[in-house]
Amino acid sequence: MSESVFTKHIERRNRIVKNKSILQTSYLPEILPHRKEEIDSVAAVIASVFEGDKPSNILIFGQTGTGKTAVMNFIGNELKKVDPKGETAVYIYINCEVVDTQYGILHSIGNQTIKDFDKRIPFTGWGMDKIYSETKNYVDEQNKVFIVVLDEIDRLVNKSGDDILYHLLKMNEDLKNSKLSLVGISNRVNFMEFLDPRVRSRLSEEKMTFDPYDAKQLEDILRSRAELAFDEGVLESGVIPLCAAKSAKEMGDARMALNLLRTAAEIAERNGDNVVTEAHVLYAKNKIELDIVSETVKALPQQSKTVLMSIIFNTRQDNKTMITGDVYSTYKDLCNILRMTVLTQRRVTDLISELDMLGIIHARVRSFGRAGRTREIELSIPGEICKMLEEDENMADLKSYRHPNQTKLM
DNA sequence: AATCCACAGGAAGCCCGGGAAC
DNA sequence: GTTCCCGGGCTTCCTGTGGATT
Repeated sequence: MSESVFTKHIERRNRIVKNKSILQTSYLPEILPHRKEEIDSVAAVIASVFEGDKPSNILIFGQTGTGKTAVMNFIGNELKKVDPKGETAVYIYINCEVVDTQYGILHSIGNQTIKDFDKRIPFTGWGMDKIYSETKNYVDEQNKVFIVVLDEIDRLVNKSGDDILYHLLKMNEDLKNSKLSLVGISNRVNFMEFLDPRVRSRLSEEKMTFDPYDAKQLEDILRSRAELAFDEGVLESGVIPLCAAKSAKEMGDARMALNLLRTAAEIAERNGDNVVTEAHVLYAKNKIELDIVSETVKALPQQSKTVLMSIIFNTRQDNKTMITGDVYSTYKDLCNILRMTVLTQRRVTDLISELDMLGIIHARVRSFGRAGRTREIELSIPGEICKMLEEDENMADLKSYRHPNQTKLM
């Protein structure tokens, strides 16, 4: 490759991380540390496939980054090892965050296994009853056990009721030759409450809960990946324990731990350093948090941004805390400058609550006696984010805005 | 004890866009 | 195509409330 603007970056990039994909959360390692028992209990249920029985339906609970998806995909791989051609069992993985309609699910079940291109189900066009019966017939013809993993199953419940779950459970009864087992994965334990009782009991023939990893376990996970991803000596000795400790505090999220390690390495690379230090990790932690906040702020609807902007202006105006009335009057000013419709105070209080829920501001109701009962509001995002919001194209007209010392205009 | 401030936050209903059903 | 339905954003109207002040 000839010399180009990329050259020095490419050279640097290769220096620290040997294999970046290993640090991605989507990477499925050969062994899953500290998930032996979980794998075993899932395998025990699934094993009945090889005795010609239908495995019980399984529901798996656990917070994000506790290895639920990894365990199921691991099981999927193991199935393929035992039964490479899929003669007895068919493993189907569906992420309901991506595919969240009845049609989409049936479509996935059909098309993940139909080899014959001409017989594939079109991605749109068929009516519900047609796709249901076609899928059912296809599944039945195969004379196999279908293991359908529904990741993020809670996404299905609010969307279109629990119809799709009901249909899938019912399909199993309509099948003569094949069998259909469902494995639901959810990080919300309470999602069951919203289910039809009959669906609930049939879906949860087996229930499992994955506990969060503790710091020690996270360390092992990181170590096993780091061995593959880094050359020896690239990580300072404190790096992995630090990543683990930081993530253990956030509910033992392995996904986060990996993110932290990967980001730290990326930062080190970009700096041209040849070792990853604890300082890099701390920097990475900060960067990740900042990224999350800035994404949420960017994604805010215009009205909420304007409310937030009002809060920022009030913060600048010496008073660290403010009340709803202060925010609302500034908000009205800003709306006029930006030529936006002015929402009612009732609505704005709701927007303030939303900002509070997102952790962008901190608001608590307080009574000031005769001075009324209202919310006391405080900004809780770093200055960089405020700057970013000001740079927002829609906020351009506010450059000249001066907060009136007397807030009461009306 | 009564008053009263400055809202909080519930209830009902309007409007609008989008998707499903007819 | 039209109609129906649903959900989200929003308004209007409303009742409720903690505690300094009277």
